[in-house]
Formats: sequence, structure tokens, C-alpha cells
Amino acid sequence: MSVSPPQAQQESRVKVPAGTTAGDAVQQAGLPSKGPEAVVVVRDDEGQLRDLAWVPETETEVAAVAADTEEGRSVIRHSTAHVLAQAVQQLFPEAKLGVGPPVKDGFYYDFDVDRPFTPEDLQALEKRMKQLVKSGQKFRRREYGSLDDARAELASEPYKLELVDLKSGSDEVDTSEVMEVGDGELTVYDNIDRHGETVWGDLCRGPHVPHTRFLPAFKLTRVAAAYWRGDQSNRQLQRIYGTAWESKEALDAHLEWLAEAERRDHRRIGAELDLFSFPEEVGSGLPVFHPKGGIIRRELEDYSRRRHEQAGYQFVNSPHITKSALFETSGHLGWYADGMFPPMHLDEERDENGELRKPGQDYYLKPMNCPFHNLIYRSRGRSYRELPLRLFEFGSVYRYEKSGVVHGLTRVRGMTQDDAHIYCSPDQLQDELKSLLGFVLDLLRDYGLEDFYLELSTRNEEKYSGTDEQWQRATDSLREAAESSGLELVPDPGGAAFYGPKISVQAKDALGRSWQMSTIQVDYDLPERFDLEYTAADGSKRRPIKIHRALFGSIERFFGVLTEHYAGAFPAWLSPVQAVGIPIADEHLPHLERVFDTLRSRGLRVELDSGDDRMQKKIRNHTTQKVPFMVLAGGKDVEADAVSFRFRDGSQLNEVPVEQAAAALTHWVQRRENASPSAENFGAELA
RNA sequence: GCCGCCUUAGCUCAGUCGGUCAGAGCGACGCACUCGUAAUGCGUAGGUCAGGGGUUCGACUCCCCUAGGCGGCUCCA
Repeated sequence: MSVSPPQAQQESRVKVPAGTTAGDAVQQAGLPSKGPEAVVVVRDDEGQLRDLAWVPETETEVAAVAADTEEGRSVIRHSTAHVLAQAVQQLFPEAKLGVGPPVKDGFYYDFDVDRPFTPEDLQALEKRMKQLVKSGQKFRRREYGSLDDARAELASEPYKLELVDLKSGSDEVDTSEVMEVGDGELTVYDNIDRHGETVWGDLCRGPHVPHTRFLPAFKLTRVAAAYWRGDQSNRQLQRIYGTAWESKEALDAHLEWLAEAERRDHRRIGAELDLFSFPEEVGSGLPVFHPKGGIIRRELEDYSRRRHEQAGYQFVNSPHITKSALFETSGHLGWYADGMFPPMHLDEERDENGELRKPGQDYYLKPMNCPFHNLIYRSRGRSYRELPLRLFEFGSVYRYEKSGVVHGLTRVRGMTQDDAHIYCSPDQLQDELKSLLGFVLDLLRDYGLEDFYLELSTRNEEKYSGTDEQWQRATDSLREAAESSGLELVPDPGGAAFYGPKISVQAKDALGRSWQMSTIQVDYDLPERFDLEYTAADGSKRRPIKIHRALFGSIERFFGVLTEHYAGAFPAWLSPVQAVGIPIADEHLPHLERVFDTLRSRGLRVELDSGDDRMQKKIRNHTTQKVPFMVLAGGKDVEADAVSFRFRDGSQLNEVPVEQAAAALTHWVQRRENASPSAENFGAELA
């Protein structure tokens, strides 16, 4: 399936004379006022979105914002959120309003209600919303005369009052991003019915569509709890999520996209293709990989291993548990004890009176590999000639993720990191970062991910270790490496780990969703903590800089992402079964056996389906199992010493000479072709 | 961790009001069928209704606890 967002419209510029509404000017200019291209708001020359009812004081040129643009959709979604809130307060008069912003693909609105909403409530609310939209309401902006006016009007809305107070209270809190109050004057949007009566209103900075007829397609999707203002110590409100679009067609396309995402869910595919499971007996977030998943995992790892060897990495191993002192030295216990499994207290001895004879000690499951690698570095004196020293480990780590966050393979409690630590001298840092980033992107591409952007996570002022100067240098080096890649770089202030800033590589999958993949972190802190040194050319002792980097991040997670990216139809080189042989009738089996012996001897993972299902049934079975190559043979094939191919997409290539078929298959797998084979592309291989 | 929902055969799911409701399809197994590109037919076996406690004459059904899952929130070295 391919979902391509509608092309961004060429924006129309419109001159709005002083004293005229933007809407009138837009209409004068002959721009659409209905349908998916209807103009819903305008953007002024300061980049601010304005209602169509907005009247500039002097003649101003504005850009018309159409419904089918991202900005236009946000306005539609926000206005739909208002209609939702109106419906909620009609059906649940005791409901107090939280906030209701547009979000990616939709909107939400938070409410404080006596009891949580049920799915039936959602249906009733959606029905009421449709009535409200159909009844035809205007959205009208109104300025509060003063803060006190606002407080008086909002006396029964405690959360809105809090927002007003926040805004007026001090400069400590930046409210410019808060939809309700913004950073300008305080305004309310009234919903006016067709008789001109004000039937509802909400504190809001706007802008809004002028009229509910600009809200042609929406759907309430789910309810959930959410902490007021995102703070765990605050009361939980009931959040209703919805989606809204400029047309029925756009809404349907979005719902189809959601359905496709559900079909691709790695948890579903993992069960369907017998790849992995989460036995209840083992524990939450602790996957086991079945033979077919094991093959994919091994292929992923083996290729990575090969590439790392070629790139000068050395492989190390470290145990899964350690005495607590190691994580005290590294600082992990100080920062992350909550996220670690609790210690095992071992070796304690008491005498017959119960008095402590030997204190014993705490062992922890490791949540990170890096402290171990520091010990390997420190195990003997290091020379500048050894740098950069690149240590790599597929290291299993365990993190006590909170029960509510564990999710399939993407958030687990036990995982294997492809973890590398590079120790280098200051003058090597820049080159090393640059080549590292190139290496990482290159390898991700080999697994079939093509579309990337980078994120630069900088210091969390509440949670860091090391000096300002170290952080500055580390951050600058990373930024320079990131910028030289030519990829888009998105800032992530405060997103760094305590020991250093990081670049993360975000990859988009086939559905356009972004996943955090590789991370690269520069660390001056841990070399200090572990007192790591090398001897420089002049005989002096120097401190190396450490680079942390994971490419898959966690193999489990990467596995999950690839599963969804390929919808389970893995490239042939990763497929657990690369080709299945299907005889037309039993008498054709010996011929296929010969062919499959050849394929097997060339290192392909192949199976011959000699079961007594009908041939059509076998094709169906192996199609649902997403086997890339089905190799059939009937009378005509036997006669011509040939086989016939059927591919995942249903296309076929008949009577291909055996030798040619085997060579093409082998070559396809060996060169790690990521495309799904079809008559077209595999036919080209044969030619 | 918090809020809500969910858990019936290996899988996907029916099961009304507390009272012949232990059911289907797929899968597995057996028999027959030997077939040219997505489901051959017939038969057999499989369940302490997630686990524990309670209410009741009687619990898959109602209540409580625990485990696991789902959707969010918070968190994510």
C-alpha cells in the first residue's frame, strides 16, 4: 500500500485592504470557499494564522491557507475539538474543560468528569457532534476586556482559570505554546447558532474555521486518561481522541492507513509467522524467539558483525550481572536505579545467633554495557597507537520498565544491544564521528531503511554530570558531524543522557512513521569516572574521549521495526524460508527434490512441501507465510528440466530452466536484494 | 507507576437476564482424493471459561485480589 500525502498546494497570496475581512478579500480573489481546497484561515506577514473574520488595520498581503494543507487541517482539527467539548458539556453538564489542541492526524480534548467515558459515550458524543455541525454554527472570536472579565466568565471552569492565572501570573511559565491562551490578548471563541444565539464558548487563542460547514469529516477514536498539564502529580483527566479531515475521502484514507498499520503490527505478524512470543510464564517484556525469528535475528546480526569487523571493530563479551560497585562508579545507580531490576543480595553469612558474620553484597542485572567496556579498556596500559579503539558487543541488558510502558518488541525489559564504544583522542574525535555516522547510515540502508533525519539531544539541566566545557565541546562535535551528513537536523533540548549529548538517527518506515534507530553519544564523563588513560607519543598520560553508539539500538526493537516496515514480507536474504517447492502432483516430486538439493547445497534456506494438501492450498499457505519464492514443477517443467516461479504478489514465471533459476535465486539472496521478488524484477535477473 | 478496557480450545472469536451454552472457523491429527498458480471432502482429539478468593440453591456470567494483554498518560541510560 502506498499512502502519499496530498501535494502541498501552491499558496495564493491575497491583498486584504484596511477595514476589510480577510474572508471577503479571499472571496474577492475567487478562491474556493467549499470543498477540500476551501480557504479556512489566512497567514499574515508575521507568519501568524488569522481567522477569515480578521480585519487588518492597514492593507496587508496574506497567504490563503487551504483546508487540505497541514496548517489547514490543524485548524479544522482544533475547531472539531471545540465541537467535541460543546457536545460533552451538553451530554455531561458537570464536565469541566481541560485543553483541546490539534495533534498529528487529529485532536484531543481533556475533561474532568465524574466517571470515565465509555465507548457508548463516544458514539453518543460523535452523534451529537454531527448534529451540531449540521445545525450550522459560527465560530466567533471575542476579546476579554480584562483578566478579571475572563475570570468572571470562567468561574465554573477551574482548569481554564488556572491557565488564565498562569498567563497573568509571571514570566516563569511560557504560555505561548498553550492553545487556550497563547501569548497575545486573551480571547474566547463563541459558538453561534443559526439564530444568532451564543450557545457555547471556550477560552482559546484560535484561529478557527468560520463555520461548522468547514468540518466535513471527523471521527472519535479512543478515550484515555491523561494527567492535567502532563504532570504525574496532577489529577488525571479523561482524554477523548479524534481525527478530522478536509473531506470524507481524506478521512477514509486515514482510517485505511490505520487499518494497514494494524495489519503490520509486529506483535500480530510475530504470531502469524511464528517468529517470537511473550510467554506469560517468563514475564512482561521478555520475548522468546522461535526458530523462524531466530533465523532472521541471526541474519541481521551476522551481517552487522561482518560489517563491523571490516570497519575495525573488535568483539568483546561481558556478563549479565555485576557487583554494585561498577554501577556506582559509572553513575548509573545514581541516575537510573529506578529503572534497574532490584539487586540480588548474595554471600551474606550469619552466625547461629543471627548476627552478621559476613555482610554480603549486591549484584545487579546490567542495564548498560559501557561500564564493562571501560574495564576492558583499563585492563592494561593503552597506547595512542591503539586509538581509536573500537569495542563491540551484542550485549543483553535488562531494564525494569514500568508496567504500563512495556510494548511488543519495541519496549521490553530484556534486550540485546549492538553496543559499541570507541575510545579516541581529542584530535581523532571529529573524523571518527563523521565516519561513524556514515557507517551507521550505510548499514541501515543495507537493511532497507532509506529515509532519515537526525536529532541532536542536548543537556538536561536537571540531570547531567561533567563540566560545561566538556558538554560544549561534545555538543559542537556532534553538531558538526550531523551537519556534514546533509540530513535534516532537529534539536531535542534536554534529551541527552547524563554523561553526554547524542545524535539519534530517526528512520521512516514504509508507512511514513519515524522510529529512533541508531544513537551516537560523545562522552567525556565516563573516562573521568573510570580514570581511563592512554600514553601519548610524548610519553604523557592523556584521557581518551568515549563515543557510545548503538546501531540497531536494540535488536528486538529493530526486529520489530523491520517487521512492520516489510509487513512481514522480509527480503529474501532475511526470510526464514527463502523458497518453497510445490509439486503439481506427487509424480513431480523427484524432479523438485533434485532442484532443491542444488539450492540447499548453495546455502539457500529451502523447503519442499510434499504434504498432501492440494497445490492451490499450498500456494495459499506459503503466500500467507510470505515466502518470497514459490517454486512449482509440473509435467511441462519436468519435461523441459525447468521450474515455474510464483511470487508473493501472485505474478509468475513459467518453465525457467533449472540451472538458470538456481543461479538467479542464489544471486538474488547473496547480493541481499531488499525488493520483494516479482515476475518483473526477478525476470530481469534471469535475463 | 496512573486511568480505562480486555483474558472462553494452539489461533481468531460466538456464548441473551446468573439456571443443557462448553460452541464455530482455522490449525493439529487420521482417512480418502493426486490436482498447473490463494482454501478438496469426511472424521478425531483439544477447554479447571487466565489464576485465586467471595456472593448465591446455582457463577464463563456479579464482587474483590493477582498475573498477563490492549489504548493512552508519565517515563525511556
